[in-house]
Amino acid sequence: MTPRTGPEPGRITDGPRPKHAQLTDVLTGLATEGRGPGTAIPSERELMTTYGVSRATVRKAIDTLVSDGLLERVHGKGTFVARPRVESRLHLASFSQDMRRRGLSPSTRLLALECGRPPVEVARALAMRGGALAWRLSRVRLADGAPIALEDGWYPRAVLPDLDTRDLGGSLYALLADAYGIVIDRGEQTLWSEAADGVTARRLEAPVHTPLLVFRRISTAAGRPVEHAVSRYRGDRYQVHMSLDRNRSG
Amino acid sequence: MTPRTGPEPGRITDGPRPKHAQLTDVLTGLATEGRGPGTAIPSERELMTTYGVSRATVRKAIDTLVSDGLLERVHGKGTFVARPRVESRLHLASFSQDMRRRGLSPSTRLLALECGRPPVEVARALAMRGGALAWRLSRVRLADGAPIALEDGWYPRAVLPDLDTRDLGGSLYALLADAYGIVIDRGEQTLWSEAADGVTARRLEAPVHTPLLVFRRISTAAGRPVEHAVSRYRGDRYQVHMSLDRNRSG
DNA sequence: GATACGGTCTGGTACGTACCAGTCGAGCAT
DNA sequence: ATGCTCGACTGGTACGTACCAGACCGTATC
Repeated sequence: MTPRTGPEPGRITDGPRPKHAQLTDVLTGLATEGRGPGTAIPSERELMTTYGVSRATVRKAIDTLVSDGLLERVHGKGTFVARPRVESRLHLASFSQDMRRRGLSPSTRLLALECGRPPVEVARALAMRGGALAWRLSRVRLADGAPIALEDGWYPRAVLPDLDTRDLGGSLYALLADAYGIVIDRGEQTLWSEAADGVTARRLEAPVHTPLLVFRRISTAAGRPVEHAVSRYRGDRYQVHMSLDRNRSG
Repeated sequence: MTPRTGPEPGRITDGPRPKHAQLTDVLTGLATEGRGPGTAIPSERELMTTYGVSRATVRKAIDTLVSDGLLERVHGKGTFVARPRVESRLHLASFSQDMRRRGLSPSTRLLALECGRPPVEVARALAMRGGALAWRLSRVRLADGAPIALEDGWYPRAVLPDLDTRDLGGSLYALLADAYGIVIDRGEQTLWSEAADGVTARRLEAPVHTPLLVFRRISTAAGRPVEHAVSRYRGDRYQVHMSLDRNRSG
């Protein structure tokens, strides 16, 4: 409909990626490039004819974005771009969800997945016996195609025997839960700031010495440590928002 | 509740309350009174015949509980009661408390206390009328004599009329509580990383371009904003540590 | 005994239809 | 001019169908 500068507004095709997921991306674009919070997106019936999908599919896509906090529905009026929520939720829950809430499209670039012997402090943090092997997973996380963070994690092979056969392009926590029944229920996180060295800077496509926000996280599931991860976020592209409450109502 | 003796598990009726919402309640009961996390609930097709609703309705109810973190789906296996979710909560501690807990001795170097007109974004954050005055407080915070952080804060003069007569060498939050009866009970905090400019570096006795951990915090007491503070911590000397616990009551 | 296969569970995706329920403006009735 | 009704939107609920994909297990095969 809109003869934008961009060639195609993104056709919804019948491929491996579900249609509702594709529509989610399209709608994220609409919501982001629109005139900001309060702007209405096309009605559900309009979207079904525009993109040639059923209303159920349209609603599923909108559901996702509503629960991510990007859109708001108003019965009888329409669906609108939501005002950004002031809410806690560090990046811990899900990188993808976090990015979408900010109106960005998340993706992942896999750098390495190897099996080896972790450094002693990692092995100790993961309560591994000396000599035991672990996966080293290295990924660049992107938003709208631009590198945001570099994540380096160690995962005991005894816990995740065939991690190398899995799809590591999405949320790792979701994979742990879905494929292994491992649900992270506790974490210890340390956060500091450092300057990017040459390798890190190159991977993040940033100048050397760019200030980074660094998280080191040790996650446990049912008392068993399963993850030792260090995430380096570009300080110029990433901010953490949090609500601090004295009482626990959140 | 519900003096149920046996099988009567809450009929789904065609009333003002949507069927999927009713099913949500029923499933919550099943999940809660079950044998705890990991327990499977009946399959979707089983639920549709049991309660006489369509699969779409069943899925809608389950969707709600999944996004609430009560249930988890596993493709090909079933739907299970989830373990409580990972949630973040960074509880706010004063600098003095924070340092003492690390076994360090906190101190303060007062740089400036002036009364003036705050920048517009600060005035807006503090819900001040245009032209109203506020205190600008600038301090270097030290641990064992070494500079750790530079704090720049704005405080409405209407709230703290005689701040300039007080002792600002210690914990400001303690002073607010003791002298003014103001207890900070809520805060919105944004955190990022940046490189130290010349002035900041000199005050922190650090090299220029030292990576900093920057917090911008707006604190409120009983709904009234009382503080807009920006704290710059030396990334090489300061780390934030947080525990991510399961906070869900379920 | 180990492996391969196929049936049958599970949830996941996608389509269609129908009708209910708020919102709002145009136009008629007062 | 005011008030009302009605129709045309909007999203909300609920039904049905069909097929795909992952997990599991018993059986047939090597």
